[in-house]
Amino acid sequence: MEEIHWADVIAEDLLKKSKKHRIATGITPSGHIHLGNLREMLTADAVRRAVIDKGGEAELIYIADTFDPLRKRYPFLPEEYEKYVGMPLSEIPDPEGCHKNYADHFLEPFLESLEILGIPVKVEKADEMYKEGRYEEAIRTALKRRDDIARIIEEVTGRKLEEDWYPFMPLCEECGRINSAKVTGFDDKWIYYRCSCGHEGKASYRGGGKLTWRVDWAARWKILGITCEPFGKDHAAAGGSYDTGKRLAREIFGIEPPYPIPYEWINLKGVGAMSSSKGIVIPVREFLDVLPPEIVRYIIIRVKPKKHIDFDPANLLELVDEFEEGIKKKDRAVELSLVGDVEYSDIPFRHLVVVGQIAKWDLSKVFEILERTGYKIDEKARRDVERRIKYAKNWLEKFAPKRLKFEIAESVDPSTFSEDEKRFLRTFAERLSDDMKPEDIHNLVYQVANELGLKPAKGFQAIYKAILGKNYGPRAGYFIKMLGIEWVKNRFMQISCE
RNA sequence: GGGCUCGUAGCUCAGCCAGGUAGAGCGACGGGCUUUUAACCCGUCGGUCGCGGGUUCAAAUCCCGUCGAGCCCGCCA
Repeated sequence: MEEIHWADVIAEDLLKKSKKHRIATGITPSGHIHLGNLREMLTADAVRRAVIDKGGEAELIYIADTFDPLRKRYPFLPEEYEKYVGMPLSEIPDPEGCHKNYADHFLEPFLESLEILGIPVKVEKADEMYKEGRYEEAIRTALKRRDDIARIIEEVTGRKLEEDWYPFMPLCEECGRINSAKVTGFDDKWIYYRCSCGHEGKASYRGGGKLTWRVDWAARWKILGITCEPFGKDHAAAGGSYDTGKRLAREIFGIEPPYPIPYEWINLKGVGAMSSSKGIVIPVREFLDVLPPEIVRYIIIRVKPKKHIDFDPANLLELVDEFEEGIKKKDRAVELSLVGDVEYSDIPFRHLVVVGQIAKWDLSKVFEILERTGYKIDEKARRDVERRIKYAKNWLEKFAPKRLKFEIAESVDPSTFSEDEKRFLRTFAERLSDDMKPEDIHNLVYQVANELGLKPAKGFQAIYKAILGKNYGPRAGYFIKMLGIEWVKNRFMQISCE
C-alpha cells in the first residue's frame, strides 16, 4: 500500500473546502529564531506546496508579532534592557544597534533564512497592521462585545476574568509599556486607560494598543482571510488558545476558524526543547551555513507535525544518507524538501566529508580525488560538489563527532612503535617511488606485509599511526599519494631509523 | 485534573486514518570483496506489535479499558 505524506493528506482536506488557501504562520521575534520555530514555517510550506501540487492555490503569510511586549530581560540582553520590559518589540532599540529596532534585529536574519529555504512568505508586521488601522474594526467589535468575549473565554478556559477586564491592551503614552494599562472606558474616537505608572490617557484605535492574545489571534484570521494555520501544541491543549479562538471566530467575528495543524516541539538531543528564553538555541541562520537547505527542510518535513523530533546534530550523516536514498526513490518527503532546481550527483555527502579533509578543502584536489575514486565529474557533478563541499566542511567543524575528523600529526614519537612496525615502515618507504599510482601504493602494503610475515592490517595500522597518530584513516593509497611520496618516505624513515 | 504523542526485531523507527500472511535501516552472526573513517555485495538470526477485553470471517490497525514514558495546558512555536 502506498504511503501518503502528511502534507498531502492535509492538502486533500483543505481542497475539499476551497481551491484557494492562505496559510498563516507567526513567530514572535523576541530572540533568535531557531530550528524549533522553523517547524511552523516548514509545516506551512509543505502544505502550501502540496496544495499547489494538487492544482489548488496557496500562499503563506508570516505575521511577526512585533507589537508584543518584551516579556522579560532575557539572559542575552544587557542589564539596561530591564527598562524596556513591557514595551512593544517594535519600539525598543536593537540590542546590537544594527537594525531599526529590536524586532527587526531578530526578524531580518530569519527572513533571510526563509529565502534560502525557499519559503515564499508575505510578511506582515503586527505593529504596522495596528498603526495602519487594519485592526480598527476588530478592536471596535471586541470592545463593544467585551461581555460575550469574556463569557467565551471563561467557558472555554474555566478561569474567571476580572470585572474590569477588557480585550485590549493600551500602549501607555507616558511609560511606553503595552502591558501595564487598563481600559477604563471607550467611545467612538478613543479608548481611555489608566496605567500602573500613574498616567491616565486615551489611546487611538490605530496603534494605540493591541488586542489581547486570544482575541488578536481570531481577529487576524478575519483581517487576513486565513484558512489554515499551524501552531504549537501549547495552543492546541484543551482550553488553550485555539479552542477559544475557534469560538471567538464564529461567535464574535463571524468567520470559520482556519484549519488547524498542531505540531510538536523539536528537542535538541541531550539538551531539551529549543527555547529562546532558555537560551537553548541554534539560530536558523547559523544552521544554514552547516547544512544545505533541502536537508534542513527534510529534518522537519519527514516527520508528522504531531510527533516530536529529537534532533542530534552529530547524527546527521544518517539522515543525509536517508535523504540521498530518497532522491533515488523519489520519496515524497524528499520531493517536498528540495529547493529550486538543485540537482544531486551520485556522490554521497559522507564521501565529501572524507575527501574534503584529505584535500584540505582545496576544490581542484577534491575533484582529482573524486575522479580517482571512480566518480565521473561532469558539469552537474561539478556544480553539486562545489555547493555541497562547503557544507561538508562547516558541518565537520561544527557538529561532526571526533572520530570522523583526522589531522596530520606534526610529529610522532618513534618509541611508540614496535620493531615489527618499524621494520614494515622502513621496507615500505624504501619501496615507495614517485611514479606509483594510488592503487600500486595500496597493493604495496599487502606485498610488504606478506614479505615480512605480518598481517596486512598491521601494516595499515602502522601507516596511520605514523601519519595521523591513530590506527585508522582514509584509504591508504590515495591518502599517501595526496600527502606526497617524499614527505611520507621521510616521515617513515625518521620513525624506523631511530 | 484536562490535552497531545509514543509503546512493533538488540537499537532507531515505518506500517494504523481507508482491517486481509508482521516491514526497513542499523547492529549481531556467516560468507565474499587483496580491512579503511559509520564502504560495498550476498545470506542468516531476530517480534506473545505494552497489557486486558470488545467488534469482525479476519485486528498491530477500529472501539472500550488499563499500565508505562515524554511533552503541553501562566499570552515563548
